[in-house]
Order: sequence, then C-alpha cells, then structure tokens
Amino acid sequence: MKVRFAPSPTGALHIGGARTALFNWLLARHNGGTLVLRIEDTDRERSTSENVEQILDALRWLELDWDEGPVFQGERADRHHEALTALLQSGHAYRSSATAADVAAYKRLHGAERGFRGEPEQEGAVRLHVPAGGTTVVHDAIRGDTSFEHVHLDDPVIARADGSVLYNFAVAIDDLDAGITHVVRGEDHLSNTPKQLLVLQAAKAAGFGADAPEPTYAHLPLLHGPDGKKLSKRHGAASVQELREAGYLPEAVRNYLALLGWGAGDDATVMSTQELVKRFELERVSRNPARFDETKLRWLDGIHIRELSVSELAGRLLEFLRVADPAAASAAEADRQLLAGAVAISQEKIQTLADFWPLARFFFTGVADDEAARERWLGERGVAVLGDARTELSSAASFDIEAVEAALASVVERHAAKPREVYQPVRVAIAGTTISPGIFESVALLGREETLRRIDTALAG
RNA sequence: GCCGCCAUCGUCUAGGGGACUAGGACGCCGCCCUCUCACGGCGGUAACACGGGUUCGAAUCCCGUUGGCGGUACCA
Repeated sequence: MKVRFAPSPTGALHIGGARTALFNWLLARHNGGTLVLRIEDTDRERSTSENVEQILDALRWLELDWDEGPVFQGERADRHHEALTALLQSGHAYRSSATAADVAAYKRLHGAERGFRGEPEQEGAVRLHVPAGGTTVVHDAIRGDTSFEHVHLDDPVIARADGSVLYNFAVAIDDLDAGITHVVRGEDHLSNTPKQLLVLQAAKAAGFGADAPEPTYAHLPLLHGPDGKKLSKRHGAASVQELREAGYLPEAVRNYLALLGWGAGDDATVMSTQELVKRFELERVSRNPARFDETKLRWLDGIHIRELSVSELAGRLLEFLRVADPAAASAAEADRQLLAGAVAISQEKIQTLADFWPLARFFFTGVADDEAARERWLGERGVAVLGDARTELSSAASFDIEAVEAALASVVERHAAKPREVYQPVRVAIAGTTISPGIFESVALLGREETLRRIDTALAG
C-alpha cells in the first residue's frame, strides 16, 4: 500500500488538510504502507516556500511523519512535459485556443448539460480529449461507485499555452509514476476524479506506466466551521498553527480530528494515537460532512493533559511558553522545583497548555492586582481572619499540605466561619485573585516564608 | 444554470429491515463531592429533514422534494 498527502503551498495547513494528512498517515501506519509527501506547487502565483515550510512545520508538530518526499511537483516538469507530448502525439489531447467565453457560448448553443468539445488547433492550451459517449465510474472506498457520463464533461484544460501543466494532469501523472495505490483526499476532489482517471487511462494508452495500478480512491467528507460554513479565521483556530498557539496537545488534536468523519465503531472516544493506528479503517469513514467544534477539542485536550506525567507536562508547558510568553518561560524555568510543584497541583484544573500560566503565575511572579478580589475578601472580617491564619501558619510544626490544612482548619473552627470565609482571604493574599489551585496545596508549595510575607503585605494594605 | 456528493440529538456519531420506548461522547441543566476554579460521580434535556413507495414490518431499501456542500479556471 502506498498513499500520499499532497497539500498545495498556497497558505498555512488548515484543519481540513491536517485531517486529510492524519487519515493518510493512519491508513499507511495501520497497513504498514508507505506515505509520500508531495507538494503540489503547480500554481506558481500562489505557492511560496514560506508556506511549504509552514506546512512541514505543522506536520512535524502533529508528529505525522512521511516515508518519501517531500516531492515537489514543480521539479517534475520534464516528466510532465514528456507525458503531455505523448498524449498530444497519440491524439488523446489537443491544443485549443478556446476561452472560458467560448465554452459558455458552446453551452448556450448545445445546452448546459453538454460538455465542451474543442477543435484541434496549432496553438493554445492543451485539452484532454474526453470520449463522446460512455461513462467513467469512480470506485470510492468510502462512497461506493459514482458514475460520470462523459457527455457532461468538458474537455479539461490540462496544460497552459506555455506548456506548463495544470493540477488535474500533474496529479494523475504523479500518482501513476509513484505507484500510489490509495488516493485519500477531500470530497472537493470527487468531481475532479473522472478527469484524472481519464488522464490516467490516456497516459497508459500512450505508453506511460502501462503496468501501474489504477489507484483506489477515497474521498473524505469536508470539514466546516461551527456554523456550517467554510472553516475560517472567524471560527477561532482554523490552521494547525493556531491550534498549536492555542495550547492544544498534538495527541489531543490527532484524537479529535480522527473522530471527525471516523469512529472505531464502538463507543470509544478517548484514544491514544497507537490505538487510532490499530483501529483505523478507511471503510469506516463517514460520508457526511462534519463541523469543527472546538469545545469538544478542549475537553479532549484536558483528558490528554491529565494522562501526562508531571515532568512531561512541565516540559510541554515550558516549550509552549517559550514561544507564547518568553518572559513567563524564563520565570518558570528559573525554579524547576517550584515549576514541578505548580504543574502537579494545576494539572487537573487546566484544559490547554495556555491555561496554566494564568492559573499559576502567582507562584513565580507575585500576587496579581485584582481590586475586586481584595474588596470582596479582605474587608474587616477578612483581615481579622487572615491575621489569625498568619499566626497559625507561622507556628505550625511543619508546612506540608496536611499541616497547612490543619492550621487553616483551626482558624475556621475558632471563628465558627464557613471554610471559604477563611480560605478565600488567604487565597487573595497569596495569589491576588480568587482563582488558584487548591489552597492547602498552594500555600504548602509557596512555603512558609513566602506565604507569611504575602500575608503581611496583604495585611499592611 | 449544469454535473455530483450528503442528510440521526445544538455538535461529533452508533445504527446497514424486526434486538430502537433510537445507544455513546461533547455541550447544556440539576444533584453529589467541595476552599475558588476545575476534576470526578450520578441523573436529566435533546434527533431519524419532508412526501411518496417497497415490505407483515423501515432510521435502515427505492423514488421525489427541500436543504447543505463541492465541481463547473490556461487555481489546487
């Protein structure tokens, strides 16, 4: 089995493209096949090397590795030209100067459902000669058979007047030459498939790759935004890069993307990549388009975060912060032990890597400035309680979580207070805000000295 | 316009003629846990687009309608 992922470098790798890459990767890995990465850069206007780099980067981040390539379509121009010449000479293709307007005129004359047929000329773009009658059937592993009657198909332009080839031609020749056995791509290519099949057959008839297998096709349902429209920036993260910047884990993204259009068949939702590889089957891919819903990704990301070891998570966090917030990264890195402690007590409270710093920064950079929190919890009673808490904490025999809890609990008891009437003032004193990891854990991690200092500062304010 | 694909809870989906008073997950709501925020546990809300067939029987098969999407470029 040989499959390929063939993005065109006209922009960043979008989520839909990432899903296509993932499905190809899963299929190859599940079957012990080969994955070829091909860059379809026949659009010279919009293809850039920056985009190529970005796509490779996104694939690496997703940890989707490939076995061959990247092959650049542009570098295969000679081979394409060779094939084109063969089609021209064998009469499977012809030159025509017909324009889009000519095609429209033809249809007005013969009916809209009638495919355009041009007259061979000496010059002009190259069109493939589509048979007058008959049908091309696409055998799709996901959708079954789809028939396209030739009479409805226009003779497609396969090369520009200058001889440079177009997508539908290059794809067919490249798949043929590479010996691709399974073409797995978005459903937007389904209507292109008969053209590619026709190119394939013509090429074979002209002596090109006569013994190469005709690939099996599989068209994945398209991905849409939450509103059912095309996925775009205004839906939040639309590219892999944005997912990364939002703090998602690549394994969570793989897990979520795999669920968009595919399911194991039982009720499995949370799956490791290893499990995805083991269970993935093309035949189980759905035919309905799916919407990309970030809420579920967030939930899944939280699940995967909780499956990481503390040191692994700390490493990921640092890696994330170095890009997202270098100052935070160096602050966190300065005290590895504090970092490990903060990560351990934050792990079950965060859903993405981006959630960590806002929750735990007070350990590293001091209390936050939240006036509303002070007003609410450090009033007369709050201060009185806080003073008592200070006394208890300073005289506690030890300063581990249990000791801190015992010390603060005694304050609760003495004041006949609700727990929160003691814990919230302490929280605001050490964190500056009303939201933090568990109060006993936080105080213990901060240590006696720093805790007392922060309480004193709060008391003085 | 023409050609094609698709149609189950708000979302992702299970379902391939009787096992369906339609299952799971996210979300949402309620309860429990509880020091905040989360996590976790329990319970609840919510769907077969519509109309015709076929059949003893249809979410499942066929046709039509409607809707969504894609293609229709000397883009990919």
